[in-house]
Amino acid sequence: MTDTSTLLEQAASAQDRFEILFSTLRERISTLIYPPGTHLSEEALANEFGISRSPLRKALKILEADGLLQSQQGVGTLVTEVDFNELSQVYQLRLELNELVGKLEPQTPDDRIRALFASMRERADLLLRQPDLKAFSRLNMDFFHAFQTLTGNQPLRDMSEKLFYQTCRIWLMLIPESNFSKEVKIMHDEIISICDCIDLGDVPAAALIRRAHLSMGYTRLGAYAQA
Amino acid sequence: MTDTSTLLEQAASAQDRFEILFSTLRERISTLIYPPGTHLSEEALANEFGISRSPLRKALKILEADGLLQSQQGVGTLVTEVDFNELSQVYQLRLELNELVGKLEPQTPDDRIRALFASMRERADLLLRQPDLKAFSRLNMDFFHAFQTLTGNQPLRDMSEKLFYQTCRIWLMLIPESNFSKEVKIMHDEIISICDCIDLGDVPAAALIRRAHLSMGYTRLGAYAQA
DNA sequence: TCGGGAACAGTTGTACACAAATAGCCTTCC
DNA sequence: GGAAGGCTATTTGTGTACAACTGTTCCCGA
Repeated sequence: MTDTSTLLEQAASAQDRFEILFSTLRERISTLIYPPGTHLSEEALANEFGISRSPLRKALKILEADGLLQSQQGVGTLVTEVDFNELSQVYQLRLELNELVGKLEPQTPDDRIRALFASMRERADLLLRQPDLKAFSRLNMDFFHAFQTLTGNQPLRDMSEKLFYQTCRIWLMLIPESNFSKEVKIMHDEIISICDCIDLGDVPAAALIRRAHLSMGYTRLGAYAQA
Repeated sequence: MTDTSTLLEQAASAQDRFEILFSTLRERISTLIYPPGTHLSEEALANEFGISRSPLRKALKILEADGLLQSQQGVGTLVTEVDFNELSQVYQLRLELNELVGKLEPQTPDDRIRALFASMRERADLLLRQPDLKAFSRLNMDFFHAFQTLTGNQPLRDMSEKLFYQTCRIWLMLIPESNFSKEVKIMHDEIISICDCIDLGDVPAAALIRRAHLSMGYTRLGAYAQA
């Protein structure tokens, strides 16, 4: 029995239960609790969550469609491998989509958005003082979601989210331990810069900065991948 | 027993069967064989295809994730409604993605691509001489897929395809019969123009023309929607 | 000793029975 | 007459047993 299984019991509708399953598994994959190549057993997972294979399989099928899993009859369900060269296409597209956040229905920051980014700034400061891999990964995800709220274009948000979860694992895999504190500083600077844009109410500027940092991040990733 | 059910029997692997189911249902939805609001019964479909509900439900779940269906326990599985105002966000994004086809890994047209577009040109000419709604719809889809081959960026192709199938139904619903032959001429001109670009080997130009026609099409759609 | 083949263990895919939930209808009571 | 509540038919969601498939291992024969 895990936390997730109790959540599942409380969930009201089937759709809620699906969301819990899906996001739980996706988080485990993207935080490398399930590293690439991991063999996931449907039966074992169903037992852990206290449900049958049927609802679980729905979540697994969507994760497969999103490129995070790969199932084959007789073999099993495997977490997909991440290869820098294959993911470069995803990165190229993410660069462009991030710029579109500032072009397609940019949202004028209201109090809720400002508060959201203020909390991001606090967490970035905290991470800088106490570097931690798990907190780094979590902030990376949460800041992504915060940034997504800056566009009102829902399809753009959906597409960006899928692409994000296809690429975010690679950071945790490729960053050398010796460079971790340097990467923390870089992420901190990016978040501070973008929060400043939000404070000014300039979303397109935030999008450009985000794109620039993504581009630089991609370049650094390439160097890490070669090493 | 339908054509699809015999195809399913011949299919070698489970994945092949899934693909057949998925594309069959998607085509029925996007060609308005199943108009928006249609009640799809899992049991009826399973009987028609000669399979059980289990494999069918996988295909339905993916179609739901793609925004073409909506399922609710106790109610049923409904084909989603299409609303011009809601789809305008999708169209805005499609405009940008089409331009990216010319920017991200544009493929130098080889013999296979040239032959593909040559056949498109022939079909456009044929359609102009014999206007037909079904042929119009089919050519619209096939030309979309042909255009997608012009970029080597696979994630871009996947995203564009999903967005395309979210919007292509609306044409068949909104074009007034009195304007059908005019729309046929416009599509013919677009295909000819883009084929000329391909003959010259200029993919970015083809992408710009495609984007321009998408934009004009969106404007005309808006007029049709108001009427 | 090496090679091939068959049996086996383990996995996902499929079929089917039942549970849960909803909408519409009907009854009943105010 | 109207409204509220329950009943029922129909639908999707879930659990479970079995089929199909794959990789491995072990045994037998050359």
